[in-house]
Amino acid sequence: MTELSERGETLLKALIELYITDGQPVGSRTLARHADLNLSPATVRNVMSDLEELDLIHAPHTSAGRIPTQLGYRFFVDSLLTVKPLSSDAVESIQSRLSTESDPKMILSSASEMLSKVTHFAGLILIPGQENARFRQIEFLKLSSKRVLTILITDDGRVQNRVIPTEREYSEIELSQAANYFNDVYNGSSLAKVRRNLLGEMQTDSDQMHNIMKTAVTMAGKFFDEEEREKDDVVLSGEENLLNIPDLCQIDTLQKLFDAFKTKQDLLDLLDRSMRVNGISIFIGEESGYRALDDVSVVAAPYETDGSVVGTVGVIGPTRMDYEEVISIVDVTARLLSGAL
Amino acid sequence: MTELSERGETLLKALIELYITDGQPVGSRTLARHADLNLSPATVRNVMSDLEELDLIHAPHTSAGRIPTQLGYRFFVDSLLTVKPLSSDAVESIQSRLSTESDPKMILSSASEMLSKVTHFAGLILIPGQENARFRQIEFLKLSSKRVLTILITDDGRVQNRVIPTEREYSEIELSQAANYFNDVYNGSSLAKVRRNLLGEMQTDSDQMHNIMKTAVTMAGKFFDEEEREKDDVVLSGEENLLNIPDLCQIDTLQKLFDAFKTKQDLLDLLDRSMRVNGISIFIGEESGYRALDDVSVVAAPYETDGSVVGTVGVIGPTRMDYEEVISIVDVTARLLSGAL
DNA sequence: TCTTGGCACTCTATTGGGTTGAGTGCTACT
DNA sequence: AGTAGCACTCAACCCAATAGAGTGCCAAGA
Repeated sequence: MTELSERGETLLKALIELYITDGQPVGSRTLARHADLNLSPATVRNVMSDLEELDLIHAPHTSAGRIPTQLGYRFFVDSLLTVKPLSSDAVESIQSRLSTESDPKMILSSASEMLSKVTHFAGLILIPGQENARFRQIEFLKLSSKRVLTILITDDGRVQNRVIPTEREYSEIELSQAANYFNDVYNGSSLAKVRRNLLGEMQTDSDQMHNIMKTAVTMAGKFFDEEEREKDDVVLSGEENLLNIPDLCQIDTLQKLFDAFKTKQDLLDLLDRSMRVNGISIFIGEESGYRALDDVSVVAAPYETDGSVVGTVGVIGPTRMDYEEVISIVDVTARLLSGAL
Repeated sequence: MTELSERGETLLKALIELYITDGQPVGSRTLARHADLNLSPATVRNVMSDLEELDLIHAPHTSAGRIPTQLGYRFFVDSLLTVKPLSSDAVESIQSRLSTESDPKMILSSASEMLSKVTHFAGLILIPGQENARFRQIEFLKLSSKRVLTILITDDGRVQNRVIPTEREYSEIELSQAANYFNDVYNGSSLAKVRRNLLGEMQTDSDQMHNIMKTAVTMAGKFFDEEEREKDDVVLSGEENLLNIPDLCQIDTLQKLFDAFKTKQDLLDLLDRSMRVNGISIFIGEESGYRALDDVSVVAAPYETDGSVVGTVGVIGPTRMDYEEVISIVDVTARLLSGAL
């Protein structure tokens, strides 16, 4: 028996649904009563035995019911799920919660927050990296003798600033000329291009450049140097919801999780991976590969602006979550978000 | 017996110290053995009875030892504490951890992080409000027809930006002229003054002003309008440390706490209060007045730049914390921080 | 061959009684 | 005042018994 009968699938589906709602191991009697197959508990037991053989369910101990394994959940979301579209009420509710903001960055973080409120789990969103954005303006401001405040403004209205320590002292005039030069040259270019050119110019013999240009390249080079996807690109909301999920009551599990929430690196990697995939990604328990996420599941969907994928929204909750519902919610959110941007 | 004998104080002190280190209710025998008073357990019992009468300690149940009450802790920190100065090693360690950064904002958040690492509790810091800062530059950038990105730069190197929806469309030229006007007028003024003047100008008959000025006042007015102490002014670190403190293992306690960590409003109020007080503030349990903080204590000390208090650093941990140590650490941190800025 | 009822078995969770140990409060003695 | 002694209380632990849920297997029936 390496294949799964249709009846097996039906029962597995029923079992998982029961377990998801109750959180209790499901026994043969309960399952028999609940599935519409008109089977006796004994028969159900036989089928359950098969399912256990296939590692789709397992019993925590001899005289308990069965609970889904990770593989079971995986099979469930892959093949058994009945994707029920959200009620239009729910969709509208999400829609309205999303459209309270007009500032794009606010829309994004409110999406994450909305997800956490609606699902009662944690919401998360990977906000668009800046590579797609276009250069608008850069400013170099002298703070003290060897510290320069650099401000980069992109046409999507985002502002990044960083204090850069310099080797020598620059005068205010030098800095403002350099900024002007830079603004003239790169106005409207994509940041990806700016970065590329900058890299090239930093390697060419600097004697060839006049001073202003040299200053501009040096300063901007330092600024772009550290630019990578980072902490701030992931917005998390409603982490505290996870505290009163009975499945996650173990302190050390939570500790691992919140540690990961602090650094966000793992989340970032995961969302980044799911951005490259078409459609919804679901990581169940250890599937994600990050220890901190061993006991939770992540449902994520990419969203777009102007027809190209720029980020991901998702939900992070217990492995025992109502996948059907969460998937719908995340899916709709991603769509509405794409529309709103 | 409404007064406390010297012996009572000694025993209370010993009891609290024992309880702080062990976390176990302290019985008469243990206390007798541990205090250097050469008293029999029976005598100690009598004294403990007095202490209980005064509501300084109480027994969780008949046949258990005693634990300090909130009042007991309060008396302890007010009168009994032997403030042991930190070892110079510890001071240097803190010093070195603080001086890895040069950017002021980074110094502040690293201070909070350092506190959480050193104490194994949560660190928090109220960063300087901007009222003290001096105006350096403002920029109005047109994002779309009725949305203007406003950027304010202060001379402490902080950059604030906000997208402002406008009633009518402004041209780029209008906006840049307005910014220039504003920059000329207020260059070097304190933000408090800027705000004051702005308020005045917004009330004078706007017919008296020429257009550029009107635009400037309108835009900046909207920007400064929303300016208040807010979420971002409190930086929290190491919240996750609180997860494995046995005293705080109750999920709903943690839930309340993390809820407060999200909004930060209560923390902000508390730190703001402690900023107005001279020296170190200690809020034990319910003393703070915020439900979320009922089960924790907060130790906070104000820090200064240029001789005037601008913010507060602190630690938030279980009521049963080593106050002597935490107080020293917070105190030193505040001092070193003042020095580093 | 598939399904089913029956039955013995296993394991958890709960209950209640008994015991232990820590600690108290009181009293009488020094 | 300080102390020793003693009776008392209470949580914590252990143990055995029990109830309940559920399983696995077998043999009979469709």
